[in-house]
Amino acid sequence: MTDKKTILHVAQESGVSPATVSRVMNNHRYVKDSTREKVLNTINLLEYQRDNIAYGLRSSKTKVIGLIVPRISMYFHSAAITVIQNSLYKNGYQLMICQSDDKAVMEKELVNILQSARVDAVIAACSLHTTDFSHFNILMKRGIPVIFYDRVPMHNTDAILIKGDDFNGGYIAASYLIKKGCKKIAHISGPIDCNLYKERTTGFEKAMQEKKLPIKSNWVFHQELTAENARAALNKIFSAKVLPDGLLADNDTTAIATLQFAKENGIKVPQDLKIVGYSNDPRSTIVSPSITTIEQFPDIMGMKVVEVLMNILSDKNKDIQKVYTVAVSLVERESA
Amino acid sequence: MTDKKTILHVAQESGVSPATVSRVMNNHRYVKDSTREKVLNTINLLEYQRDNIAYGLRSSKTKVIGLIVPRISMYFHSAAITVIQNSLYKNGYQLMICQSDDKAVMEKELVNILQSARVDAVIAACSLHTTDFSHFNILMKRGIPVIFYDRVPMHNTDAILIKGDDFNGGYIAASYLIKKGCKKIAHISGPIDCNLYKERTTGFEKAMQEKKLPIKSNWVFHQELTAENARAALNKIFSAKVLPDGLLADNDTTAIATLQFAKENGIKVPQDLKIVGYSNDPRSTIVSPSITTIEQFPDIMGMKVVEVLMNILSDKNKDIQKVYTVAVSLVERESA
DNA sequence: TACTTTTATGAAATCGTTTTCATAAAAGTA
DNA sequence: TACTTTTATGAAAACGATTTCATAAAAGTA
Repeated sequence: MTDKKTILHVAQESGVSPATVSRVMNNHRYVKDSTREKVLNTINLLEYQRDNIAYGLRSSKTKVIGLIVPRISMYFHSAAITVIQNSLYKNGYQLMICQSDDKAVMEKELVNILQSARVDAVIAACSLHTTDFSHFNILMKRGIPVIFYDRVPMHNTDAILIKGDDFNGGYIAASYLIKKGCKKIAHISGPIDCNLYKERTTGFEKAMQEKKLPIKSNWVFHQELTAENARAALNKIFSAKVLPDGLLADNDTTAIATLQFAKENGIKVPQDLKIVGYSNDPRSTIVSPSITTIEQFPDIMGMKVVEVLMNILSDKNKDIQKVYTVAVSLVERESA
Repeated sequence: MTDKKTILHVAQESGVSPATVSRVMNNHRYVKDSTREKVLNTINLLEYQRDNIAYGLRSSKTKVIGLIVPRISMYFHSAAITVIQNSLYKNGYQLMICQSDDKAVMEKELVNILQSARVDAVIAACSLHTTDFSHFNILMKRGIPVIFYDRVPMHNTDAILIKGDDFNGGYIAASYLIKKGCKKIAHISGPIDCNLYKERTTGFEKAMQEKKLPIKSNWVFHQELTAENARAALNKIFSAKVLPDGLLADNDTTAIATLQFAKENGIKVPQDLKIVGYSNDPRSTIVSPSITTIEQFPDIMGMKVVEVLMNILSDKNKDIQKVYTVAVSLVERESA
């Protein structure tokens, strides 16, 4: 069992003090070139690696960022996480990924854990039913920056928000359906106390109103966007006399469930029913007909998150914009 | 900005020494009940939380486990990770998730990072083209346990291996195709230097030989299992005069790509061509026809990983089994 | 030359815990 | 009672880095 090399070993081996080794490690300017080289050599020789725990304790910078997401298996998040992770890595940071499983209680717990792990900052996409965000305030009171993305708090927060343009997403999705000739459009959306669905709904309504189309309240659903919930909603919608000719699904799981439902019930897509989904989940391309959906550019959002975060941590720009919006766009496929 | 509470504050507030507070935190047995209660009270009162960095430095246990996977977006891994994370959490551990992006170089780098972060152990599913595993030896030399799962080293390693029963997976998949009447079966597999594909191939061959069916070498492919590669292979296979009536795809991405190819080329599935995939990716249920595939039980594997790991870390059982195999099973659907 | 400023280094304090050692009180035991 | 053992606590030394302070050498400047 090889023993661990410390700064002391390096110091001894190169005949300098630990302080000097530390200076070399942090490329402090007051180190003679010859000394630096000598130390660097022994560092290589001994394969010395800084102990990040000791570093963290002393410098109170762990170079670790905490990330809280509902579930890493959601396409949007796994895509965003990958970009965030790579981009942080380039800046010398590690990521500690945590899943809230869409539970507010768990989310609260994770905040404590990350605090206790002394992360330098926290990036979070909120759980679906989080309406009280005070646990995040604890972090900010401790001086730990918090950046929300995608699912963000709707009210009174000092944190940075990086959001998709959900209003526009709802708007262009509905507009597209209308353009394609739909007059009776249903909308299966998520809980209205979540910013995403609130805004998509507003966008949807705007488009409908612009074209003077009626919004039937029993064609609008606000519920967790699972396949089961989608089926339940569709059963209600299609058991009535008058049927919709278009449907906006606020995620692709719902859109796919709708497709399945249509197939089972002999509803032709897109002839009888046009469907637009949301997220551009890879699954939306493999079903038949493939699903027209809204691309959210998780990679752009991820990049933005890190860009803003690095800005905050660099301590330079103290006057940082609070809210950023990432554009969305419609991906035309066969379902509409 | 609220200031951080330390063990010293708690000690002062409850009129004991820091040592005693530490004893309470670690429920050491030599603490008077009355003292314990007093301290516990102030801990609650001050909302004291142990600083895990300081804890880690002193105790050289960070309670953090490092995890290396090719990509968190792969269904099998995201499912396994979730189970591992939850299960570790119940045992008081955190997870540091890293993605190698299937690159050996990156994997090596991650090992260093995790070492420097002083993780208590490393769980790894290897990158596709890793054949040299010496970077993991460094960890083991330092006394950091390493557990491989799913993609594991094939030769000389002292690490614990937790594998799916890939031989049997290949065997039952091929046997099923044969049972369904296939006589000319193609096999699109992954790189043969990866244990998964090596074993699935052996299983496939065993089933074929048992039934005295010929294995055509130009119907067997060993390549990275992407949709593009699948198309290329299929083009070759189906440009010949004699066509296969069955195809074993070593992941569901390939199976789905095959389905698409069949649709485009007027090949009827399952009438003309029967397909069996591998992984039971959720995508395999939403395509039409849905895909018959091999379930790998990522949750069972994840549980096993943690169970074995906790065993190692508890230091009790030193005589630990080296290799564990998790059973697989065939999920019958429409494609075969 | 005789100052001041800059460069270069080491000793020692520090970060917030845990743990060893010492010691005293309490509890057993003969 | 007079020991030994167990229980309970605090002081101080770790853990492995960074950083402040002091100081000496080198370089500028008048």
